[in-house]
Amino acid sequence: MYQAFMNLTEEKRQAIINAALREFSLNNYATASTNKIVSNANISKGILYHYFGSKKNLYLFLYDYTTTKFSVALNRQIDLAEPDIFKRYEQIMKIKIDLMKQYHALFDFLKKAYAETSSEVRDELNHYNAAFQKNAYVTAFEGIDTSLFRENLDIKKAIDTIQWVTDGISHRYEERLKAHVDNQELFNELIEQCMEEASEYFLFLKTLLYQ
Amino acid sequence: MYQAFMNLTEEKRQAIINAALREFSLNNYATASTNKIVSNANISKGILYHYFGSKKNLYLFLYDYTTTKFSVALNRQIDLAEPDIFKRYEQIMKIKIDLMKQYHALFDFLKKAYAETSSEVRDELNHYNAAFQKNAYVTAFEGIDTSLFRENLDIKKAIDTIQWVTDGISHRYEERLKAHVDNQELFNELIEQCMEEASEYFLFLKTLLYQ
DNA sequence: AATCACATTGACCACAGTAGTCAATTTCTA
DNA sequence: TAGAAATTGACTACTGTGGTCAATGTGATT
Repeated sequence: MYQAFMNLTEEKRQAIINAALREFSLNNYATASTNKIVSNANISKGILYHYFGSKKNLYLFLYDYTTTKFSVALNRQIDLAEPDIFKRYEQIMKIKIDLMKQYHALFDFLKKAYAETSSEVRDELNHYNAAFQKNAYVTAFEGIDTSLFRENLDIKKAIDTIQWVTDGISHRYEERLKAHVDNQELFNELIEQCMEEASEYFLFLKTLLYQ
Repeated sequence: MYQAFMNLTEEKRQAIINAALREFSLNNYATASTNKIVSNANISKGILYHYFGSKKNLYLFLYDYTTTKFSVALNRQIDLAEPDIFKRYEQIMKIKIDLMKQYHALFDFLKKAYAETSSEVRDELNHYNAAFQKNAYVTAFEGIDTSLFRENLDIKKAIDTIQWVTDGISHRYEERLKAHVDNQELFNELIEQCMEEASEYFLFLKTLLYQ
């Protein structure tokens, strides 16, 4: 599938993928512009349609590509022997960050795809989605040891809280990261800061939630 | 300002405001369509431009209107004598919910406006924004008693955590609320559920964070 | 009843931007 | 050197845009 595109050099392929992910993460499917994608990727209109045939194919390719990338990374790098939920969260953050270094807009794209309503692609998206969600995120939290929590603690609420604090920190850095996608040094520095801040909050939560 | 519009009956004025808020909360400034607004508000194109003169004026009017509504509601209804941060959060949630009953898309609109980048309106937005943020949200947390927290607790982290848990719960209900904006009964039931869930999580956090 | 000011309509316009095409050109391969 | 494959970008038919304006409706005042 998409042989011609896959035969491209890694560099060129990534430029195209990143331009497309960016456009589809800033706009919904209907208003995203293939003209802008080719302009940002420095390729011609014709060649994009030579590779993908249609806007719809391009979009579905991107969805498949990103969910697969994420899912494979999770399956490969998550250490299921690690029972501490905080360390597991740190692993997940690490995986996400590594992917974002290559594909800045990957998770913005997936977030947007999750909310996509265009009838042109909604059905296919749901089809992929079911498989993706089952496969990836469930296994990412397999084998967590809940006995590490204080006794009589509402574990569901505790886990929700950890999730929401993680979200909050990510959110806090999202804007700044977006503003510096082209300055690799600053970008990496911000990521370092983000991970450190997460560690501090995890330590804070650990003293509250663990025995 | 906008005299003719303000002389309308409350009902008609609200229908127009709600149609516009909805359109601007689903799309950014550039892609939001005045045609869709007039169609959803059941008014003619001409009269909208008679009231507001331009899309830009309409947008800035909405921003001014919503920030003022929110800010006035906060100032009137927040009880600054209440030192418990959890009760203060419950007050704020109550205020937001009351506003959402009238203007479903109000906070979605403000969120979108916060992220708006169109050069056509960005400057004016910043101008309003500075005044709004100073006025409203700062006073909403005035006079919180931090001595209620456990000793040696990192208070900044504690407050962040409370904020993020609140966000998390709101987020959890957002989608479902959006899906039932036209079924008032179900809408109110969901709001009830949301408030109750928030109470439970606050109780959970209180046992962790308070003396 | 006649007048007049204002509210309201919606067909209409010039324009901007769209997804997709294809003849022409360049580049690669053998 | 020939032929295949990659690549270009001007082009098209089309959709939808913000905004206008002559025409009509409405309600109050004389």
